[in-house]
Amino acid sequence: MVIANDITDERSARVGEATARLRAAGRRVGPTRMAVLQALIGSDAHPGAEEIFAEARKARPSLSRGAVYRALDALRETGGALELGFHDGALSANRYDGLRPYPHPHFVCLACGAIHDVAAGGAGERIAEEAERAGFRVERYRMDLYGKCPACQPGETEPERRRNP
Amino acid sequence: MVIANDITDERSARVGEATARLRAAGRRVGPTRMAVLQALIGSDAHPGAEEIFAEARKARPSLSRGAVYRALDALRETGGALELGFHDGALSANRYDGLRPYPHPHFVCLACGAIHDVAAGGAGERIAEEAERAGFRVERYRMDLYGKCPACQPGETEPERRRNP
DNA sequence: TACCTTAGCGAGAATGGTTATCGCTAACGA
DNA sequence: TCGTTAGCGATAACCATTCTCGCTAAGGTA
Repeated sequence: MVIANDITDERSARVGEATARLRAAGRRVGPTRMAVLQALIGSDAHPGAEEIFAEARKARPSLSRGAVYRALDALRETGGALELGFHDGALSANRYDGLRPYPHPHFVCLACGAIHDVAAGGAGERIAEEAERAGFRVERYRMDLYGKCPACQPGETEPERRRNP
Repeated sequence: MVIANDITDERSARVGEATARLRAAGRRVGPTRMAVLQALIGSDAHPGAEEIFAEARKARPSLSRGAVYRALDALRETGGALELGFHDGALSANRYDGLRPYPHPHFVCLACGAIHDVAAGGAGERIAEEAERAGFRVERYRMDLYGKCPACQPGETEPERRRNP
């Protein structure tokens, strides 16, 4: 897991963007939120609140869980982070995406729990159009695929140490 | 909300199908599960566990919450019900679909909380193919649209009593 | 730079949906 | 009809998240 002090240019640009958004919305940015933000953006694994808490605590040992949730809320509200609730089987807590804070499809590996970004291909937009035709006004959408990631397909048949049988 | 004793033919067929699946899997079907099943299938509103509990309790006052969750689990495991976790903003608990217990897109109204089925149009399959091409093995998918249902679009601009601002 | 206002903080309790535990009961095969 | 045991009701436990409260410090202002 990559962290604060060896953050890449792209990541630090994202940190700057997110803090700018916070300030533009009149929200304050202190060391606590910076620690949370860098822990979030320093990871490409779609981390959960607990992982972000553990990571950010390295930089700020006094950090509390509540502050993490408040910071993530503030980021979500200002468009600096995407919240992903996975409560239908595979995973049981929210995950966050600070690198691509806009709706895009995800692939969830049922074997190892990893979450990967998937190329959209405009499918979401197409189905949204269909719904609009039926009278619904679509503001955003959510698409998740479940299965096995390449790393968890050793042979063809044997099932892995699954999280959800 | 429609219930047990004035259930339509289609619904009672679904009840029969679900109980058959339970028995085929070696699970038992007593009055408790029947009450849960009929409460689930008697509703087209994608009810939550609490609503199912309240509804089924009318037919079986001694029913406990635990039994509802166990029955819903048994139904899900045998393919008699589809579990929908909506934990990313709009709703905060599982919902269940006993009428169409197979993956299909849903529209969630951010104003009134209603959940509607949406025509798929093969978009899910297309995006799944794209993921397969990238090496992922897709077993199932999930697609949810968020916005406003026709009933919650009075004028063009004024926002409703939203559940999530 | 010092001061002020108040958003945000840490600590810990509370919440709420869901799951686990346990002794008892009844579904269903023999 | 009987025996096995899955399922039941009741309740405690669980766990991610939210709330509360008194204190602190971010950032605007003088």
